[in-house]
Amino acid sequence: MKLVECSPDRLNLEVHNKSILIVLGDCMTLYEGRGAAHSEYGDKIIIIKQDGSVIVHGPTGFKPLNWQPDTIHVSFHSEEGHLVLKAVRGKPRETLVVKCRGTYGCISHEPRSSGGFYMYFSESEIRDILRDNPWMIEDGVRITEVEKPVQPGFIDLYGVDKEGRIVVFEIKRVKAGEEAARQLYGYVEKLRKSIPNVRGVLLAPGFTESAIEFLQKNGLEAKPIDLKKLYEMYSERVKRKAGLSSRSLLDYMG
Amino acid sequence: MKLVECSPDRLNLEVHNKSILIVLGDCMTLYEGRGAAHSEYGDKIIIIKQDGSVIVHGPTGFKPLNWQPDTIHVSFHSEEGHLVLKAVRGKPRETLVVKCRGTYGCISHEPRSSGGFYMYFSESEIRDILRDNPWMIEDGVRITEVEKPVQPGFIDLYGVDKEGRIVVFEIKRVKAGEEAARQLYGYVEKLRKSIPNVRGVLLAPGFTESAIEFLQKNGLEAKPIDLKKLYEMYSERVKRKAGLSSRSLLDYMG
DNA sequence: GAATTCATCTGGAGA
DNA sequence: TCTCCAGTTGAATTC
Repeated sequence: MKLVECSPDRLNLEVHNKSILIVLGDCMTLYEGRGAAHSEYGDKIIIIKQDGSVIVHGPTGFKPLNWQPDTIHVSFHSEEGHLVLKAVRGKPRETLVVKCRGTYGCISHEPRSSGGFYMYFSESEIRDILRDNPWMIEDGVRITEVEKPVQPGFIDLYGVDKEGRIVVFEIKRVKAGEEAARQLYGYVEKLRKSIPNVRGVLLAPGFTESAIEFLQKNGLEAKPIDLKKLYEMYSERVKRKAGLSSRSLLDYMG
Repeated sequence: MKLVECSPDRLNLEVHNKSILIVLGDCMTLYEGRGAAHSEYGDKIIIIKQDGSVIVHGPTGFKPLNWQPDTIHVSFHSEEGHLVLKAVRGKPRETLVVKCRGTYGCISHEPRSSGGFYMYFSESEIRDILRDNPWMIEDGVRITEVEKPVQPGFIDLYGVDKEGRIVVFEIKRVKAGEEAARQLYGYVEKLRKSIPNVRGVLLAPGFTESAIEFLQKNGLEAKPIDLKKLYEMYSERVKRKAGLSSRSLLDYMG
């Protein structure tokens, strides 16, 4: 990591060399593309990564003020002695301009290693656990298809209950609202054209009142899933994959 | 902006002083909370802002690898001589730990000005244009309510057409899929309990095939909106508010 | 605090 | 490429 001169030429060189660049300055931003936005002069952190991603942060908040993910062009130039960054995206056509009234400093870093990233406890993992342990959903149900395509979308789990009725399961890893219920209804509706008597079951750790109402009104079911129990079942798998202790996850769940 | 020693004590001091802190290092991350994730050792950019927001970026990509928006606790300590950052969120309870095998440098900056941020061309702007110019939607329609609350949600525009029928308008600023159509249907369905003969119209710059099908099947309508025309109408207001030329926006739309 | 919806949503998978 | 959907979605707004 090194401090570099905050001049357009030097910064363009660093960008060209695929270094990570961080600029701290008193800047304003202009964005035009799918939307349009601008920010007034104020302290900003500008990050330009190897792949041309540009991110502009203000002094507070988790979200960037402006960004540009897939740039086809990133360059600095000078306007009236002030540093200006222009970042252009190709598709969709979008332009981000950052004008710096002053700069506090510029840092460049040649990245060495990236390292993998792994996410757990996604909806697809919950789906796989339930697929392998259908008794956790209800007694006697048999899962016959996973991610069954319908038009449009995918049915998370598809199976037959102990009385031989077809069941469609829609899984949510967070509390389910009416939108999730509508999604399930869409799938069930499509199947009912060809298969009468289809059951639709929404599986989630919780449900909003309006979700419950919608489900009842449309002859669908809500079944709460116990995330803690799911992970008790699968703590070994979680540990193996993540090298994480599953204990703290369980603490959170409880 | 100043380079600071990458020691836990020094970094804790900077965090305590509400400085913006940037750490570049060879780090791994662990996150546990609503989900769980980990990343292997590799180059990371850690940003800690005034308000305690923590953001961890890898060498590529627009999205952070890990983050923590509303921390109740952020602190550095040392483990076997290595710098470790722990950031805890209160509700929901989530923990992020970043371990640095090595550090490339630490930067601290006392922010001076934040600068206001304005955003336009959001869905609400489109809604306001159409409210003020209902002729752009259809001949003779009169808008009587904006953001009319229903249970659950809000009807973007609510009015009466030239034949006296109640119309519900749902606006999307991007191409509308079946989900948007279902959303509209939900509103219409609720109104039909008390008002028969309600029209439902989806306004968007485009529609997916399945959205069109759903609308037709349920007696609803799709009306394309011309973003370019909307901008023409609105350019004066935009100019006044933002001090931007609206020309380039129009170029993009065309 | 809970619920709902928008977002320059992003990113990924599948056809 | 389009379409659909998950996301540690976040953030604003409303009740």
